[in-house]
Amino acid sequence: MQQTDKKITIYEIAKEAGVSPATVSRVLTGNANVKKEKKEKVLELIKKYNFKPSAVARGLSDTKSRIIGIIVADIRNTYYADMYVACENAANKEGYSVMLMNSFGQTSMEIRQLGKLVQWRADAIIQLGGAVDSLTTDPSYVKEVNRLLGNKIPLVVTGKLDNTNCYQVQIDAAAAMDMLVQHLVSNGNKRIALVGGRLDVESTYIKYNEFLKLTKELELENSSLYTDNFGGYGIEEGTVSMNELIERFSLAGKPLPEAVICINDSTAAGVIKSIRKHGLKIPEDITVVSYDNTDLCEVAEPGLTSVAYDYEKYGKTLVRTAISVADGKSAERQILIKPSGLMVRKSSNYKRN
Amino acid sequence: MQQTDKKITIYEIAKEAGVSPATVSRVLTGNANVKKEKKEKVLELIKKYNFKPSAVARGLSDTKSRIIGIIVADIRNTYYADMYVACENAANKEGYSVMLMNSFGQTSMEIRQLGKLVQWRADAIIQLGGAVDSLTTDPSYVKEVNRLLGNKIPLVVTGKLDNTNCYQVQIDAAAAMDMLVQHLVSNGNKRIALVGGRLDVESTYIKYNEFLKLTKELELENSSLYTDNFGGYGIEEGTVSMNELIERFSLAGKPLPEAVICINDSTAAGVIKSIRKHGLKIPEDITVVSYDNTDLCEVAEPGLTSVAYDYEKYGKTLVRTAISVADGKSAERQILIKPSGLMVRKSSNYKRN
DNA sequence: ATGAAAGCGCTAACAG
DNA sequence: CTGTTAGCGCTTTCAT
Repeated sequence: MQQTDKKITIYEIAKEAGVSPATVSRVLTGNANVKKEKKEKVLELIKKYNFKPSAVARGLSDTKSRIIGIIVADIRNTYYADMYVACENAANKEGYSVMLMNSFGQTSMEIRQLGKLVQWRADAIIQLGGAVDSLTTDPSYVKEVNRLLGNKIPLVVTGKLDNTNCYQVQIDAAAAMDMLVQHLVSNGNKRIALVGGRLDVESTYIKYNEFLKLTKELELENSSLYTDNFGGYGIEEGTVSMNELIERFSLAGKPLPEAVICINDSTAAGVIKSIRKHGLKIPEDITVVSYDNTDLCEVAEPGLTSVAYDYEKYGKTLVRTAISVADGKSAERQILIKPSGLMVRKSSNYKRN
Repeated sequence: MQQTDKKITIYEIAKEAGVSPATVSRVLTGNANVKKEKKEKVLELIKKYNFKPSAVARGLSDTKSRIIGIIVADIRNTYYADMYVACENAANKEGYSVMLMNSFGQTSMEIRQLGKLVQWRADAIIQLGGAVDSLTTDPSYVKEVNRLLGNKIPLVVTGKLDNTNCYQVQIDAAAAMDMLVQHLVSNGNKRIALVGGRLDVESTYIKYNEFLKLTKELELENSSLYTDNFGGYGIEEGTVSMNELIERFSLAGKPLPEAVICINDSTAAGVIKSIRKHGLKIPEDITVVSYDNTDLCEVAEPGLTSVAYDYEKYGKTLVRTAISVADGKSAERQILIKPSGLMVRKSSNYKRN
């Protein structure tokens, strides 16, 4: 099995096919017609040599890298992993490659990753979480984004970034809250608490306001009593917040909430632990629901009711927006994605009186 | 704020600095000395224009892309996400960018992703899971790997791939099994079952054999009775396997196992569900342990004891191997990584008589 | 230490 | 329909 290590390029293919490099390029890109006969000859040689045209060279020559950069807060978080996969699939389908970079929620990292993506001449950048989640945009980040990206590279975010010309594709957090509250109320829950999250995160802030609005409209009991149980987005933080809530109400001799809306599934997992540790039953004593419908919902005991999103659609929208703008076409500045539904599991499967 | 949209390259920098493009390149790469004065001038202009040299052009010119391709079975699986993050960090530290691609366990996808990575002229490819997990290598995949990668692009895998010149960095599955069995035995468990996984997966096969060897050595009761509870690697499959095991033993009037070793955390989560549904207590009636120490361990109720790995070290080893080979240096063909320890949680925190 | 020039592999006018 | 030619932006000899 002789294996000539001669580097094979379109020139080699062209020479052996008896055509010009340009013709080989034409059959590669499909951007122009080539006589069937020659085309077949070229294709045959490409197969024979397992020739794969260099995306690097192509990127240099046509000044489009066909790379979409994705900056994510942390891919180990199932929520982001789901979104990333949806984006990767959508991008591949459009002929783009994706370059993923984690920022671990640090602005300095986000900036560095942005820089690397600029070096790769990404055609567009999608940012999932991190600085773009903030209610109040970090000015130092904005500065870097404008400096690095300018009007050259479009940025699509899942949150917001004031004073930049980014595009936004967001989940309709208010609608998601509506679904949850409606579900709980239809099950007879009147005392509902909101647990977890931070108010400096935009999506949390939106959920919070929607919660206040709804509970007031529906005249639920003392709803404002149940809305200062913030903390964070992790399991441990869910446990801590819920512990505090239970103790606070117990000390005050007030009735515990009948239902708890958790800011996400991780927090809910922690909340569930706390509730069980206090000897209370889910969903009978306290009903629990949350957001994101990640795989934690199936692991939790009991199974966790959670708002589900259509990640595939979300990813597709993100990518389509990115590509449109990169191609100089227009795109909507802000798109709101409605949750796809509520996955009802045992944690909320209980009708109160 | 005037923003000339003139594309800025090393030529622009060179012109304005009054030096040649080569000199700018030299300060960029640091591959040669440049008089301090000129160097500073160049650096100043780079900062002034936020100039980021094109990695694409660089990749073309020096024929090293500084890209490491990573093919992963499914990034939504926390286990892989942990490994990926470790690899990304290690690669970044070495000045490489990473290109992640999911294969979803389909060989056809793996081949396609391999092809894309070849087009990007990745300097090396790391494959996490998928076809390289198989005990019996898929010949059609081997053929493609050899065709596409040949001796040009080094491949580093977490499993094996016969008849290719890949490098292997694996977790020492046997050692991990030792830790688990030893822990269980020291807690007085004698009837131990192995649940989940498939024997055509190499790591599972290794665990299985080690399990048989150990239980025989330790003269545990009828150990072979407890070793045919395979199925898969998911939650649902864990539940099904455990349900079957319990029914089988109940029907036969035989005592249930005192401890269950699950093939991974997801399976364990399903096993736990099954055990609870049967009204049995964990760890008192049945002790449960598993592998990987992912975040599911904290979510599960009770907390799940699991073998932990040092992902950071794993990723570093994977990346170092990849880069070494890519640079034409030698590297060990096979490296075994020892688990870093056992995270003992409540699911196994019980001494039997 | 530094400039000139060639070349990396491909695409895209521009002719014909 | 197809060949020729000029880049794309950088690195790297090779001289000087």
